[in-house]
Amino acid sequence: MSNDDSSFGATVRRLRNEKDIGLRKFAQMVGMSPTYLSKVERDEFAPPAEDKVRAIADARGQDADELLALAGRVSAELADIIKRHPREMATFLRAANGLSAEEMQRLVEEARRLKKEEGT
Amino acid sequence: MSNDDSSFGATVRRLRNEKDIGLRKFAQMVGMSPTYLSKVERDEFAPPAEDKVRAIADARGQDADELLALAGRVSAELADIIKRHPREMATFLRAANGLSAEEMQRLVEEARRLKKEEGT
DNA sequence: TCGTTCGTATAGTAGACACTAAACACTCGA
DNA sequence: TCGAGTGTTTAGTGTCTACTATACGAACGA
Repeated sequence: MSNDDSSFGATVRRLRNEKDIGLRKFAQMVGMSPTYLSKVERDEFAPPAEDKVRAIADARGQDADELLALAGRVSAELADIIKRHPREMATFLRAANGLSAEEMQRLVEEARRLKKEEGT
Repeated sequence: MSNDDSSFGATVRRLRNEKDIGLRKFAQMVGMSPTYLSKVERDEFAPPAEDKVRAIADARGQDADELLALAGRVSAELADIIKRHPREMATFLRAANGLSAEEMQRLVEEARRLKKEEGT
């Protein structure tokens, strides 16, 4: 679960190779040294900081939250949302843990509905 | 918002003084040096690591998630939940951001209801 | 006034985090 | 065969995190 092809490094390498971008070029695109990127891609170094992970996701049109999760991180933006309502969000996350994507989708819609009602 | 009486440090000091516990004793209770605790309480040092924050919350019967939030942290447990379903949770958190405690409570109940149905 | 307890100031540290530069070995087209 | 490109190895570095030990000055009780 760390050196196979679903690891962060392997994923980045696959993403990069899909478009035949060289290591040096991609490193420049995302703002890091080729050396570092090489090590990161082989999981020899831990995943980089949030901004680099985002840059990688952006460069390849991937979902940033997902790539961040693979990097073992939670975006600062989401952390901030939780910090604003820690008890409520903590309770919710524990309650929602394990629900399927469809069920989560229902809750998202419910949340949006509640929010819209506020503007009434 | 950092040196007033709602800061992490000031909160810990208040919590400690409420029961007239000395700095040295409390430091020992939560497993840190008195020196460090003193600085933390005056916000001269940043809040400690998650386990210490939890120890403080436990020692004074406070909500750990809330104290962690005040410490600018999100518990590793919650981060893990998000990492398991990053897209869904990220979407939800953004959608739910700004809802009131009551509205969040409704979503928690909905989540619990959905989960119960699964066992059917 | 001595001993104890209080909080504080000073000065440091081990270890992790997030990287970088330079040099290297290999391959491949011209 | 050479030079231009590929990825990799070696050997670091500066900054931050999360603390600690020792020593200090003030107050208080016996």
